[in-house]
Amino acid sequence: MAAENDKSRLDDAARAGWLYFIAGHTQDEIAKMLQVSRASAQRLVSLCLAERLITFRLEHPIAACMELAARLKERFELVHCEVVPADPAAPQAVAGIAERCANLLDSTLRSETPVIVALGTGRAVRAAVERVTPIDRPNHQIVSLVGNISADGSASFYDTVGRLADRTGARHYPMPLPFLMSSEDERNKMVRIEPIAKVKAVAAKADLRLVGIGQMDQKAQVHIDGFVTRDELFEMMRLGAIGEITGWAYDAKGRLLKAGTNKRLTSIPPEVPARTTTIGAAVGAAKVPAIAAALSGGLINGLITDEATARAILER
Amino acid sequence: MAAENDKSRLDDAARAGWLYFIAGHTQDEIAKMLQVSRASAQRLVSLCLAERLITFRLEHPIAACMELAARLKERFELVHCEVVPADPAAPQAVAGIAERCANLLDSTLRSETPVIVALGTGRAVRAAVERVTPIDRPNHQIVSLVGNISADGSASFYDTVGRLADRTGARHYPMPLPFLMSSEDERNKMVRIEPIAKVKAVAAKADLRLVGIGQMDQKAQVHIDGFVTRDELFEMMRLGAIGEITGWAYDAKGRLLKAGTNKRLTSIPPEVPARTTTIGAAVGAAKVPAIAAALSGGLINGLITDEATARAILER
DNA sequence: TGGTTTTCTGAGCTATTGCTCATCGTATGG
DNA sequence: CCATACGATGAGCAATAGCTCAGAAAACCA
Repeated sequence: MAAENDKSRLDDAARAGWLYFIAGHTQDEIAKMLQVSRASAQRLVSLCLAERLITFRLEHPIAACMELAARLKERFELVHCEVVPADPAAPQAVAGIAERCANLLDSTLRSETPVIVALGTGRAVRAAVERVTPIDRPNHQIVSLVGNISADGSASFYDTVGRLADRTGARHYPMPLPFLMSSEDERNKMVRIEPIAKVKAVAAKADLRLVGIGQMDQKAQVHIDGFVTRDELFEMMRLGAIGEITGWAYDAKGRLLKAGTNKRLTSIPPEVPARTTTIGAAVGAAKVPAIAAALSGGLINGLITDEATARAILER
Repeated sequence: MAAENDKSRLDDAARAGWLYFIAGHTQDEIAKMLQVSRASAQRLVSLCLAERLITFRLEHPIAACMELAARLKERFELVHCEVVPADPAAPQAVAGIAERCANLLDSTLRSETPVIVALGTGRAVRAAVERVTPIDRPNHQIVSLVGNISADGSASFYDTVGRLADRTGARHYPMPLPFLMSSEDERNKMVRIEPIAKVKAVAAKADLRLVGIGQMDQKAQVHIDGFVTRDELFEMMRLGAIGEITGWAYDAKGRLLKAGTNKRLTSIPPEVPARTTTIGAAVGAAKVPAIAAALSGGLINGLITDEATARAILER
């Protein structure tokens, strides 16, 4: 039986991982203990890592990062800020902040009293939900801030809300709408229909919003993912768009634009200034202006980023 | 200033640990990033570990088992200890530990050089031999530690030794004696006769002893199986018996009693303290005092049990 | 200041690990 | 029932990590 096999394989992987990382044995010793070849023991250890059966947690506050976080927190009056060590080899690496986001989600979801978590877009957010520790919390609610139907009508794009719900057993509210409607009128009509109004109502009560921050340039994720066309993107850039959060474009001062795609956008609009905990997650030099603007405009009141990005934001 | 140095050194250690474990770089890469030699990078990673700046968390039920096993092993100086996940649906289920016992037998018997395996009583031991993988090892020897003739003179009770011999083609030595003789004198006479002395001699050279552990209460297996009468059981309890291994009753400190049925018992007595690998297999809340006593008294130097039982033993 | 001790560093060796490739066994499907 | 393909396995090799040792730098003491 496949499931049985998988289970015992994961069991062995966990054993191997424990013996390797916690007990400190060599893979050769582990191989003998578990009666497998050394190669298999190595595979089990890798599997343990790949399946995230084991997680690493850095207990030590790295002074430099702590200081950057403190400065960001003070300067932009944030309720939450984390700065992870930069990885010079891969400045765009989302792994570090995803880990911290997952941690944040973990600790939020661990609560026994029901909580509502709202999720936006972004690679970091996606990577974060993958790393959330499974936990049974059927009374929590997970709600999407953005429509989950792409331009071509498929609902295929990465289902963050669903994934997180899988891991927690929480009720979830994806938003069954296209990212953009064809006109402002139509948008206004759609957001009033019952199921959408329901999602909106839940989102309004969210205890935590975790959102990615996108820059508005030729490499804008909203364009790469096919949610906005090249022309729409250029139009928004002409209108002064420098960044977007859940699709809502804003200018260099963090003011939401009242034109272009924003008028046809179905995403739930950000509170301005953010009152509920709204945490932006983003790294990379290209995103610095977008992040800084979002912070200035109060679109977010929390930030998870890396050392290099944090430094760049503060140096502007 | 030393503190400053230490601090920045720990900082670097944390950074190195982060880059190594979380970002997944090699120490060589880290060395270049931090502008130190590879050797120093290695030292920083070690330091990070040594100072517990980074911790590993294994998100798997097995983790708890591994830890319990390690604690039992240390606390009672065991040569072997395995803890299987408890089955909440069937706390008495012997299946899990039987599987592990079978595994242990498998790996012992796989050896090409002749080995001697001695078997005691117990449901787990019986279930284990049923699960041993058949293998042809005619030069091994399987020997029984207990008489295989019950009170009524039949040799019907479960023939562990024979079953295991069937599966391995090994020579086997059942012990053709009643469990209890009618008097101490008679016992002393019987154990000196040739066939029995032979069994005893083989057992003395056993490489592995696998024994069940029985509690001495109203539900004692030795009584249920009809080897000791209610009166005999009560007498032993009065004398302080809390558990038995191959019929040998011992008190709460794991000391063999020198009275009652122990004087008429034909079973081969345990070494105290155990020198050859002597593994106890038992689960269940009722057996906790018996197991703990056997461990304390050194009647066994190995244990296979389940999570709940392991926890209970350690919490005493 | 000069000697002494201690700590740190890097070179180089050995053990350990990760990976590739060929093989084997087994499940799947015609 | 056989053919095919898929995944698992072990051997062997290249990369990586851990360790020891000798020398250098720093700290300490008289």
